[in-house]
Amino acid sequence: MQVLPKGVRHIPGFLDRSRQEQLVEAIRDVVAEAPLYRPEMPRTGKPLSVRMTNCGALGWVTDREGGYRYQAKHPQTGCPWPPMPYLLLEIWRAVSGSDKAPEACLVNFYSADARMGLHQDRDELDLETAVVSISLGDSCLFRVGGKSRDGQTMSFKLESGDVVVLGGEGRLAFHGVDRIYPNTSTLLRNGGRLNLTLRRVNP
DNA sequence: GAGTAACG
DNA sequence: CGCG
Repeated sequence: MQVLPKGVRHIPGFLDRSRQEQLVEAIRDVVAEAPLYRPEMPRTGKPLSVRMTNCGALGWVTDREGGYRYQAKHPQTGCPWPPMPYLLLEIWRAVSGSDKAPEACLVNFYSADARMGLHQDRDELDLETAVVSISLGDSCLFRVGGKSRDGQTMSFKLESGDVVVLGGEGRLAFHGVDRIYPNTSTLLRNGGRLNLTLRRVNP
């Protein structure tokens, strides 16, 4: 019987179908204004398999020259990120345990062959407030471990409407996406998986 | 560095 | 070959 690492909370089915549809509609608007693009690894410039955009005051970006960082504008359009949809603020309020509003929502789109290697969310100045992650569309195999890269990890499936909270001891847990299960959801017409990650950046 | 590959 |  395997147990989630301390501070990692998985809430299956947190969003019902109609909430999920509302969220997809809101993200459609975000993407229309701030198009998905493919970020690059620092130094090597190797593109990630995941496509990204953001909403909220700040967005997480990475490229060859600048590395991982938060900035207020879309790297390609130069425009400020679109505002965060109200539904995301509601979800944050319900599960984050924080009184402050989230400053950033990273939108990750996974096609069937996209992956995300094991990593920590540690580019925020605020490393105490929880990180909230929302899954929409196709299921994935999610992996999570502890604060050290070489520690023990475990994996479990995330489905559309699930929420994961990395808080307290889990805030700096290594995590990643091993695989996408194609055609496991009808939420997104063209398939794939959307992950929305809400974060506080400044203390 | 959120990358890959390889190994058991 | 897939999984960890």
